[in-house]
Amino acid sequence: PPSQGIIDIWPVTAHFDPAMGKMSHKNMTQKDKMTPTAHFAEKLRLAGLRPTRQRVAIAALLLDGRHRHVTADSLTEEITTAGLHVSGGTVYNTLNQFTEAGLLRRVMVHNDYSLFDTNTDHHHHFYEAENDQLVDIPHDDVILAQLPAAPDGHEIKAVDVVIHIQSKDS
Amino acid sequence: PPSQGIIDIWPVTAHFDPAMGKMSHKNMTQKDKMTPTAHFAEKLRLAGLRPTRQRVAIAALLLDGRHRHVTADSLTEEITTAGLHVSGGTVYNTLNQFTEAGLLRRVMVHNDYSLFDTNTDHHHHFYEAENDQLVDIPHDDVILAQLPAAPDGHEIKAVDVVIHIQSKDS
DNA sequence: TATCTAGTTTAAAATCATTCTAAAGAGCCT
DNA sequence: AGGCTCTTTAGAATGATTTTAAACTAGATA
Repeated sequence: PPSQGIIDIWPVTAHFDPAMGKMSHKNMTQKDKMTPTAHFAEKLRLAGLRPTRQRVAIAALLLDGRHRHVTADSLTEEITTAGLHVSGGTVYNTLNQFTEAGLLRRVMVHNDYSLFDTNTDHHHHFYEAENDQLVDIPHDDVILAQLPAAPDGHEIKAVDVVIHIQSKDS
Repeated sequence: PPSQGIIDIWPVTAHFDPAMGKMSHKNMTQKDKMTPTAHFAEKLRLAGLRPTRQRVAIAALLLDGRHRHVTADSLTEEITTAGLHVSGGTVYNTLNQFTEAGLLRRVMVHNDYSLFDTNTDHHHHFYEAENDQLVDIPHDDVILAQLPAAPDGHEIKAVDVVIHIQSKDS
């Protein structure tokens, strides 16, 4: 019998180890033992991306439902930690392709390097420049009562709100 | 006697030629003939910046009250057009110092290069990625009905709203 | 299953905005 | 004018990202 719901709503809470191509957790139900590779491959196909080994591995790391912010660097680190290797160029390409495909969201807060958000739902951000810290703002906490009409011949594609904050004693 | 109000509310409407250090327009009133250098030098001093030749020249170009968006590159071009020369490093330094001093505002819409807004009033932007086009949104056209509280120990420093747009037929 | 081809990955070089450096220059106070 | 510190300068350095050309692979086809 499956253990106490540590792995309940796959793939959100289960942990997929891209190095071995299947779930790394013990005490898995039969269903959990199915390699999630197929799941991410399908996700990529739906997004119009050929599911290559490296794209699937990166998808497994980034698109498992956990919301966080990554950089090309931090992602490379994750990949290494997972016992894999993906060339720098491919990390950048993949990040861009995922973003283009709507699987990631690029967050604009500074010009030093690109930040990507694994949460593509509509939401906004707090940004603390001092520590280069980015924090999600829940969907409903910013209410735009009135938006301007887009200039002639244009339509609104997205509305980004960044609230810059600083520690009170600085 | 002064002519018909072409130059009325200096320095907003008059054009200062930083190359000659005074107004380039003819038909000036006596007051207009005063070199505006002193005006910008004072502005810089108030902002805590030593009014050097290059800072005054750049201030004369950027802080004359006309609202626009510039890049290090476009500013360098303007400087050249004005018959002046300021080293690349200084252009970057000045842009950063002016921003730090609140004389300019940095606008974050992409990671390719920095954009600066000569309008430091509270306002937001439309951004059309396709043509890298930035358009101001009048102050009142975006109303934030509700803002989230800043995280503990923090306070809100600024709220940036960028509305990404695209042409309807693309 | 073997073959083909377009799309991918790779390591390394190239790009490019921005920053840094060390030396020369310029505000500005006395 | 003298002096001290802050600036400017040209050029080198940095660092994220893109490009390159060659090696590889997913997926369709035979």
